[in-house]
Amino acid sequence: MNLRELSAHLGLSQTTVSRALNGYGDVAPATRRKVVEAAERVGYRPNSGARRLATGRSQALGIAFPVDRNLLLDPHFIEFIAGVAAHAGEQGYDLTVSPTTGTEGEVYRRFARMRTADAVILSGPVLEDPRIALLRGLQLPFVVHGRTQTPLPYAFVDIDNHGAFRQACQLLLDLGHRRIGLINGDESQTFARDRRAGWSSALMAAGLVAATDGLARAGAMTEENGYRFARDLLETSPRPTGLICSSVLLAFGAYRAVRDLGLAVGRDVSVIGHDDELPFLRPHTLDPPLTVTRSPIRKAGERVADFAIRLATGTPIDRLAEIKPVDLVYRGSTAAPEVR
Amino acid sequence: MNLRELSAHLGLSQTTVSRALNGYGDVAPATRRKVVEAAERVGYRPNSGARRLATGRSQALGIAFPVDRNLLLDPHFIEFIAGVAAHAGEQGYDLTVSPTTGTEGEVYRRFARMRTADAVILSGPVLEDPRIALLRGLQLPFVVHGRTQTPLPYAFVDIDNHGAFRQACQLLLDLGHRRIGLINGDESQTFARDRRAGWSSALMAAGLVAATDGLARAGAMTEENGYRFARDLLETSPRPTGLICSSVLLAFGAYRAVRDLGLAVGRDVSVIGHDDELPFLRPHTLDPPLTVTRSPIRKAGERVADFAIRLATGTPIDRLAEIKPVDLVYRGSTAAPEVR
DNA sequence: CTGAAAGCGCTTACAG
DNA sequence: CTGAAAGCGCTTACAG
Repeated sequence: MNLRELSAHLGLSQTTVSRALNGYGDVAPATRRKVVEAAERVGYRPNSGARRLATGRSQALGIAFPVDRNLLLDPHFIEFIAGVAAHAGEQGYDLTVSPTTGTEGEVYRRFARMRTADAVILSGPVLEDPRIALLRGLQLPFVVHGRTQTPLPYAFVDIDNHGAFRQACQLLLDLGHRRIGLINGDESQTFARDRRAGWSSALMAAGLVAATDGLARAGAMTEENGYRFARDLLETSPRPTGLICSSVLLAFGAYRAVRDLGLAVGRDVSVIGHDDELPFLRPHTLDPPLTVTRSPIRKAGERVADFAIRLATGTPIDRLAEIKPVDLVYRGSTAAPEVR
Repeated sequence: MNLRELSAHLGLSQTTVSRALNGYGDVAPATRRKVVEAAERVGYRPNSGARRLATGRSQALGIAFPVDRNLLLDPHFIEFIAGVAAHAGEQGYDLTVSPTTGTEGEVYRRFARMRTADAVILSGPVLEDPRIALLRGLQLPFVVHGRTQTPLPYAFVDIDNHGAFRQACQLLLDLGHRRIGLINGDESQTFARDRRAGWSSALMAAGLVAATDGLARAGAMTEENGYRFARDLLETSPRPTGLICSSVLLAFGAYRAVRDLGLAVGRDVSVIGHDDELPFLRPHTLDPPLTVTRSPIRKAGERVADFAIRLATGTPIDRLAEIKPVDLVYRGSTAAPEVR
């Protein structure tokens, strides 16, 4: 059933039916009711291609999906996408994921030229991110999940990575720890840089200027790396008594390393992780339960979708910037260090 | 730049340019070359909405993305999607993910009515899956990742779950194990049923008819459940000496349970897991390295996309059925049981 | 081998 | 408050 048939069926013009369905003002209430009800009954859906052609808008959000780099192909990314999809769906938007191998430029160009997305979502920003300039050049509205150092204005949703890791480090300092290692994500990405800066700023403020030397490791946030990095750090001398990890997966590996060295988490080594609230890896199920900085990445996805839709419908960029605070949840993996 | 402008620029009709670009036969080679080259140079992309409207096809594959149920929102799903997206991209198809809360019927109806996907991908099939009949009714081509018991014909890509788990169980039997537990995924899903059937058929064939009683656990494939189920099984008496897990994540939890009970994987308890080749959780990095049945879920995604595109372009359903064999990779987590 | 023209199903000025 | 009509940018019989 298309618009012409529906209109004929109702004895109205396509114009009126279209306006009634799209919520325009200039329609008699009774007419509107009749139209909406009939559309509902026969299950009418506008042909997306036709609407797209007529309006120039696709009612879809776009996201580049890196299929070769492992960078984003991790559980954090899907949880983020789930949030995007959930909010987009509520607003009647689809999500078009375009696979990319290598450069994302091609994908964005396609989105722009084919008008296949009204706004795109940019994930995993690095410090100097060329995608910002590219997207601006293409006139394609976009929202960044995270931030970059690029001076150009752009819409973004981020969490307070710096504050969170400063606070986590401060907690360990307050407990009496003095050697505190950092097990970070890939530091070409901004979030990881911010976290490192937060960690080191707490140490500096405590007068432990040299305490950052050699006590940080960074790489993909896998269990394997968590193990490797933790093991590496714990074998330095004097041994760190605290470890701060950029993900629960890394913390997971760190736990394993601590155990393998015959030590105990909580007693010998305090561990804090950053919890994105991935549904299949819950920090409170670890033994001992993991102290975390916490911010649901899924909520971030929802917010990014919200921003993207607003951007596509005319909200100015400068109103679309948000830095969410991060909770610190204290559990059994942190304690005062043993006096030696 | 649109088709009209490009044609004018070339001094040709839209008809000829369109045909040249779409690879039709009736175009002089020289003309085609000129057209293709010009399109390339100016970066011409057909407007997707217009093409969609004119052809009735969207050049997109659809997939329902469950945003509330955790069922599919796990790392296996993203790895699968990555495969789908990769292959679709190569073929010039987009992937439209439509978020669903609750029933997927609504999403499929939308795909069908809006013509927003040429074929859809059905994930996580259960034994009696109403989605099969629904999609057939909507005349929307679809490919199932896995199988159902529904007697209706449908295109699918599956792995030999039954054979894999029979073989895994047989390996443990051959090593001398007699009490072999199963830690399975959610048994409302077909893959989990098939795996259980494979496991029990090996036991039955070995004359151990009663050996399946009480030795199976099933649920979401999380580390947490792996721990819980393994712990539960290992506390039965006599203690099982072998455990077969439906995912590396479950095996991960099982390792933790074994350790917590003061036992050692390999020596006291042999463990086998099913490896979907998730990039962030590699079975050979466990200690001891995990023996696995292995089949990359990403490849399955690529194959499903391949089938979906073929289906959308006219290949008959009955040619689109595939059951991939599964490798068994022997590592240190399996050994003969200690004589007691 | 090439082109003029109809048509896909919407939206939206414009007229009444 | 409603409708006739143009137009969005393609594809594709059809004619030549």
